[in-house]
Amino acid sequence: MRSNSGPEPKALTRTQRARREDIVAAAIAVIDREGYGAASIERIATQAATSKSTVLYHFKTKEAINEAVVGLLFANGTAYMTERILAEESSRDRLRVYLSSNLRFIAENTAHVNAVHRIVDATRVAVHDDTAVPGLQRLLAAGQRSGEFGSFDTEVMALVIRAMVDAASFHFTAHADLDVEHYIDEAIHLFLKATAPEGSTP
Amino acid sequence: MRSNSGPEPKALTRTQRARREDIVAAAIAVIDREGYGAASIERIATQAATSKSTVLYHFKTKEAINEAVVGLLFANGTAYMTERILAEESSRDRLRVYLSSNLRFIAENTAHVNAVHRIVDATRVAVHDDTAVPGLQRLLAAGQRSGEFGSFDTEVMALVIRAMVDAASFHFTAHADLDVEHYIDEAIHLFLKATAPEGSTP
Amino acid sequence: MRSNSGPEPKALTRTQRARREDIVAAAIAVIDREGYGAASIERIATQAATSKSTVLYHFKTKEAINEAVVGLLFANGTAYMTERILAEESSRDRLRVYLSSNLRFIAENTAHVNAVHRIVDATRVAVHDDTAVPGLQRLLAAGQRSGEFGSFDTEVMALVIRAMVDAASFHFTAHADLDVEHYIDEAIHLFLKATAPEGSTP
Amino acid sequence: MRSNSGPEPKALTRTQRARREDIVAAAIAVIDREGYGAASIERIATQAATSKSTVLYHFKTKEAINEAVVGLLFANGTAYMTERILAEESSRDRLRVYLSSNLRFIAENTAHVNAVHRIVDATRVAVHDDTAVPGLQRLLAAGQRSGEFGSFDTEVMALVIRAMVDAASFHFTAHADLDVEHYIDEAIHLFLKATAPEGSTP
DNA sequence: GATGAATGAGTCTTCATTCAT
DNA sequence: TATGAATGAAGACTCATTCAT
Repeated sequence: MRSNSGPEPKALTRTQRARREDIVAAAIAVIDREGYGAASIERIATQAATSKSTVLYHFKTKEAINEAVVGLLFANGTAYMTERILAEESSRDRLRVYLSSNLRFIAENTAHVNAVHRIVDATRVAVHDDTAVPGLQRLLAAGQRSGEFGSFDTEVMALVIRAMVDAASFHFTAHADLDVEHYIDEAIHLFLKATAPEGSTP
Repeated sequence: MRSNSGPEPKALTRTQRARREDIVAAAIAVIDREGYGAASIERIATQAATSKSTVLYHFKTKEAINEAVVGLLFANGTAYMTERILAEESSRDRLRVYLSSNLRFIAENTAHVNAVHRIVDATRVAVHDDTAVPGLQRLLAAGQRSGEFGSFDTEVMALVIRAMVDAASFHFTAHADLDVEHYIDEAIHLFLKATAPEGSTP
Repeated sequence: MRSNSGPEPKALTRTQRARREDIVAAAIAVIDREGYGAASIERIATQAATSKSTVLYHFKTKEAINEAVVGLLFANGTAYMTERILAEESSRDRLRVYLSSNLRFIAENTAHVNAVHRIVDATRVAVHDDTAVPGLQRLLAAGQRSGEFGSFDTEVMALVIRAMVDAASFHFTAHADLDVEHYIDEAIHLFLKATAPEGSTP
Repeated sequence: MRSNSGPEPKALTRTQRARREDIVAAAIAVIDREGYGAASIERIATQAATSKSTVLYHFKTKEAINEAVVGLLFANGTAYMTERILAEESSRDRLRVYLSSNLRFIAENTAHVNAVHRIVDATRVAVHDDTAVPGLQRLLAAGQRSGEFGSFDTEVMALVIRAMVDAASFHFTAHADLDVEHYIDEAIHLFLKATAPEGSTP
């Protein structure tokens, strides 16, 4: 899953880990609030209440900071969602949980998700998680085979679902009035209806 | 619709218009292929086969270039779609044409659309067309009143549709194998099904 | 008096002269109001309601504009003052008129005088009229020989008088409340007293 | 007296103070010898035997350099003169010391004074010490009340004295033959005579 | 005569990164 | 472990000047 397979970094001390977390948090805050362009190392350092040099002591490179921010979200998100989804039996329930856990995780991590969007847009980070669409496609295909889903192009359906999920952090940020649980319910309803077998009355 | 109401810019000469078009085209190409971060004025100038100074002679500011790129897409897109949509009578047909004309326009202007995405993400351009979602919401609400659509939250539905449309240029770019017409058909099918009245068999 | 002794420029047509005057006036206005730093050729052209190219057609070089501004003030000032001063017989009267005509001319041409100050400060224009101090010194020395003036170092006295005169345009600009005629009277009184022979009661 | 009341700048380290002094000295030298127009950061850096980047590390902005140059002169000058003047009892002696300490300070700091003149002329630095003329006016008025001075407009007299003082650095620079102590003596003589009560024989 | 177009040189400034302490 | 100092590279923008029409 990791793209760069260099030498394993030495285990970090507790202090180091804490410092790195501070810095990553600072980076997320700055990028989310002021945009990627404003997120110079200097700016991140101020936010983390340290100096530029200290930041660069903990992360050799700016790219390393970005990777840490992106990697952390990926790790957190996977941990949050995988077990929830695998716990379900039917494809409909898996899709339901796929949507709810994804969206709930995003709602709880708007700043982080936004920051990652900004990083990915601004840099050529290879980490663009190419597994998301195929994985979702497999879920949908399984449901079609079992007759739980109707007929549709799984790739297009997966792309549309991902588009919605990827846009969610912006929706939650920009439309402050939006009730998250309501949004989730409606989204689930929408896609269950769209994937339902022909002639069914969901 | 225009935000800045400064002094009217003098009418442009033919040469000026031509040059400006060259530069805008060059900017689109660079931003699309190498990202916004790489699109320095120098780089754009090279792409347009001129010098940095010349670019700055035609656009006083980098922001002006961005605005030109964004504004052109907006103008082209509006011209392309508005009449097609207004030509339809029923809400279902309007939604159908909304989707097809939007997606077809995007497919025919992938690079330009990508470039605008990158600019909007990277800069704080206020122009993010805030009329798109409300307009679409009105279309959906009209369909609900006429009984052509079922019951759903028009805001969420509109947001999901916009998310798909906004992501389309990336889909068309990244998934080269994707057949555009097929994608459009599937998308139309998906959203007509999702908006269909309860108990109907579309 | 001219430093560069190149080939005599061809006689100018009436239109040319008028255009050049417009441009010089524009330059004076801009430099006086916005400072020398802001007085780019472009800015001067806007002020003169023409284009940069046209300005450069009439004056080959920016330096030429500066020289015209400086030269014009010098010419006007000399014309204004010389005859007035020479009309006087006694040294006291000559000093009196030297002061009054100088200051009055400055009061009537504040913008132009300020502009020239700015140009001289900002550029290395050699034209800094080195004849002013020696000329004044001769006037003072003549008065000393005739017994009209007391004993003092004519160079220092001349320098102080010139300092006052050179500062006058700023005084008239900055201290808007200042009554010019009053200022002139006081200045004359001051320097007549300072130059008076010992034991006299002026 | 300070105009900007931003956040207190952190105390400077020894190295920082030393470097800043180097840079200020370099700026003074360049501006004095080559004019403000020539004093680019690059040029100042060369003079200070460092790189442009290093200069900008110590002063974030060109304006900050200017302010440092101006502020330093102001600080030095005030320290030099205030106590000397306040030590005197009579108004005549105060005026005498005002002139001598001012002019001597200028003579000892010609380059710095010239540099500040150039900066103030070229930029819109608000710091042009508006207290100088009113302060001098109060000194003169006190002398009039005590009968030590004759009758004259204190504002005009103050303006003329300031004009002379402000011009002094140019005089000392341009007229290299000028003996400073002699100049000071003559200036004191001039203004004591000009301010003397009527009918007195100073 | 007048002017639009083009351009090279130079300016300030930002930033990631290296080095020594 | 932390950080102050230094720096090269790059970026946006300004300006005087040249050239062709």
